[in-house]
This record gives sequence, C-alpha cells and structure tokens, in this order.
Amino acid sequence: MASLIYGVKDVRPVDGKPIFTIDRILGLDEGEQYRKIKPYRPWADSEAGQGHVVPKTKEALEKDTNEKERTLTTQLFTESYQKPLKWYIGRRPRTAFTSLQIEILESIFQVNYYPGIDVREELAKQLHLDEDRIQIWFQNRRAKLKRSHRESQFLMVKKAFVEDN
Amino acid sequence: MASLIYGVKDVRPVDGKPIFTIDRILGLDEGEQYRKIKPYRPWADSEAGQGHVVPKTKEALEKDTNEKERTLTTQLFTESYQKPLKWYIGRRPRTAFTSLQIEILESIFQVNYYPGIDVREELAKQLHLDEDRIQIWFQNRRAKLKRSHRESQFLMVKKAFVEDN
DNA sequence: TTTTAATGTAATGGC
DNA sequence: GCCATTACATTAAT
Repeated sequence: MASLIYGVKDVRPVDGKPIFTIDRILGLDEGEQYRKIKPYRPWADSEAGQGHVVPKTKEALEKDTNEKERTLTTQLFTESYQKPLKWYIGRRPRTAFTSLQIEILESIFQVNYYPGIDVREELAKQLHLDEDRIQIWFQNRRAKLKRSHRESQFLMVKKAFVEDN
Repeated sequence: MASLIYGVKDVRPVDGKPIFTIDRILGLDEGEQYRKIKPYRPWADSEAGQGHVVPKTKEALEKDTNEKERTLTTQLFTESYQKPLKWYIGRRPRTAFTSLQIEILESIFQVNYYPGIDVREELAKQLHLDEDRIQIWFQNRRAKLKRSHRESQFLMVKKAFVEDN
C-alpha cells in the first residue's frame, strides 16, 4: 500500500536528457536516479517539473547597467545573489469555498473561534470538505480577526493623538 | 439525527438562539462584529476628517506631471485620498512605475525572485517607492514568470505531439 | 483588448 | 496553536 515516502522528480535533469521531454512534463518517465522524500501530497502526483532559470552573472548584470543604476545594483547585488528559488512544487490547489460554506463557517466562528476536533469533523462532513480545510480556515479567520483588531486599535490611538493636538 | 454542530456545548450560541437561523446565515441579525471588519486603507479614509486641505483634482495633478515626477505624483495622490475625495473609493490608486524603476526592479528580479525585507527597503528608498509597492511588484512578477512557464510548457508539449504525428 | 497593480484569502513552514 | 510569508484567483486601471 501507499507509503508516505513519495517519489518526486527533481526539477533538474541529472542524466543529461532534456528537461522538457513529454514524459518529464507529464511526470511519466521512469528510472529517475534521484528521489526525494516528501510529504504525502496526492494532488501533486503528476506535477511537472518547473524548469529553472539561469540568472545572469554579476558581470553580465553590471555590463548591462548604466552609470546611474550601478551604485544601487552593486549595492543590492551582494544581498540578492545566490538566494534560492522556491517554487512550491506540489502545493495544494487553492480551495474555492462556496458562499454557503463560508456563511456557515462564519456563523460557527461567531460563537466559537476555536472549534474542537469533533466540531470540525462534523462541519467537514456537512460541508463536504476535508477537516484539514476547516482547520486552516479557522486559523486564517483568527488571523484576519486579529489583524482587524490591530488596525482599529491603531486608528484609535491615532485619533486620540490627533485630538490631543 | 443529532449533529455535533447543534449538540456540542462549545458551539452553542451565547444568546441561546439557534446557530442556523436564516438571519444568522444571511448575516442580518445583531452583534455580527465580524462582518463589519474594514481593511485599513488610509487613502480611502474619508470619515477620519483629519486636515482641511483641499486636494488637487486628478487632472490638476497630472498636468503638473512628467515622467520624472510621476512617483511624487503617486505620493500626492495617496495623500489626497486621506481627504474626502469622491472620484475614487476604496482601492489604492494604481501606481505608475517609471521605466527606470521597472528596469531596476527587473535587474534585481533576474538574480533574486525573493528579495528579503532589507533589499526591498533599500529598493524602496532608492526608487522613492513604498516598500509595499516593491513587495507587490515582486509577487506579481513571480506570477507572471510562472504563467510564462506554463505557457511555454504547453507549447512544447503541443509541438512534440505534432512532430510525433 | 491586453497587461499588470491591487486585493482577499487559502496554503505553507517555522517555531 | 501562532505568525510571517507565499501562491493564486480576481478585479480593475491602463
């Protein structure tokens, strides 16, 4: 049966074959030499490699650069260079909740910011969603509430400050 | 059949009314603070009533403006939005980057898709933009890159298909 | 019509 | 669980 160890294609070819073979793009090629251990993410099953972009060298970049830009570019280059590219391969497809689902989630949130596992499971069943999604939804919802609190507090402080002067 | 949503203690509404009344679901009942959350948008904040400066019209501002001054103009717009301006509500005025700003942003993007806060702050300072604008620009730029990758992959698959037949 | 700045929020990873 | 940060789907300005 399915193991939690998932075989995922590296984005770079290690065998000298072109990156964009049909099989590679469709994720159908066998005999990949390097495999990575990744979390179990069925929705990433047939994910294609993302390819890679070769950045300009420092020299090439500076060659392109005119006098005006040079200071800034040089200044920023050291910090910018060599930072890796995160492609977030295998990210779960964004869930699009229906308005009814949102309304019901909101109505629960109104009375309880922290529904326990039982409630989440029940919601999942009734709304035809995974319990994971419910959990994440409440987490993001709490963050949103907190943001709005911070903002209104900021406005109140600002208002009080202005009125004092 | 009893559902956990209705039955469990911690989701019972504090006022004793059922959770799924029509009003609740439609958000028409009282005490729904969470629906009144307003994003913090200083440029659209016309209720605050701070200041008595009559803002320039959009046309007047544009008349003053050439390419070099555009950034400043954007800043003035933003200030204007703090006053009761009627010709725009609720959304930040679209920033018009100069070609020089774009060039520099692109040159950084070439070597780093994910500039950290220090780089963004430095860019902001040098380009006379808010750090927010820089952040958003890189987000949109990454999305654009990803889109182009998807498209070229699609074209390559299609091409390979045609050549195979 | 096309491109892209701006927005809202689902998803991820670190702690 | 929180938090910061990201991708992604949309909207709207150009």
